[in-house]
Amino acid sequence: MAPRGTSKGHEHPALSEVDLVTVLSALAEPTRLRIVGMLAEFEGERAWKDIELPIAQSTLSHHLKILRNAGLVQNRTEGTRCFVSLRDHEIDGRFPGLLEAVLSCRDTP
Amino acid sequence: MAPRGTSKGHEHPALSEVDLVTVLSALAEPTRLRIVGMLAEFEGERAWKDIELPIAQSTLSHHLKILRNAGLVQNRTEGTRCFVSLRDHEIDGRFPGLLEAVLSCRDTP
DNA sequence: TGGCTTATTCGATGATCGACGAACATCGAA
DNA sequence: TTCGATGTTCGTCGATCATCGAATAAGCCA
Repeated sequence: MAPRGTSKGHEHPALSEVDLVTVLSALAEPTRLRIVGMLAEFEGERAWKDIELPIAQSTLSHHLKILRNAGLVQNRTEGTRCFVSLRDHEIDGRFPGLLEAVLSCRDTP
Repeated sequence: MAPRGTSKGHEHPALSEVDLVTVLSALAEPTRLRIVGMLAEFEGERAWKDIELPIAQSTLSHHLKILRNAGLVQNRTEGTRCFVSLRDHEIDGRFPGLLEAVLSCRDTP
């Protein structure tokens, strides 16, 4: 039997395996939309611990997992640290114009 | 002045009052996405009873209410019949490119 | 080796969601 | 006015979700 939590093992699905509803569900939550927007503004990697939101660490980890499973973000581990970035180019290949449209609509209240 | 509610009591929010997460949530469900896609292909009104889906009437009514509240569709009552149509132009004014992007991504499995 | 930091996973909780059938409301027709 | 057709609302059920704190795993450093 495999040892339970092989912890930092991040799963990054191929974009071809991700369907539209999964992506929309991932984006249809305020905190996650905020994270994606934050990463988009950053143009590159962002350190995990620099993602400052008024939620518990475990909750943030949970949201990042959902974003990962939707193919929206990817994680890179360096020692004990973790860096998160948007898979924007790949997403655009799979769902052309979608992420850009969502992000440009994000800040029109 | 008679505010929006028609005889059946349908609420159609002003698009300015609808926020992005609400729209994304409405679209992030297979049945509703299918309805929206169906209406988009139709280019016009569609009779309620012609929306043939493998769900109960009450469930369809529920989904249409969510789509209405998200500003995505509108209802028009004529006698006992009801016609549904997409508010695509208005949506595009509020969230430029969003609906088009979602719909064009819809059929790329 | 033993701490320290960092992120994930577990377990629990309360809220929300999609589904259904039944009851209700509305309108046209008999 | 009674009947039938058409949607909506209500009440409920099981599943999923967001959230938290605690426990766990994995790597660095003294």
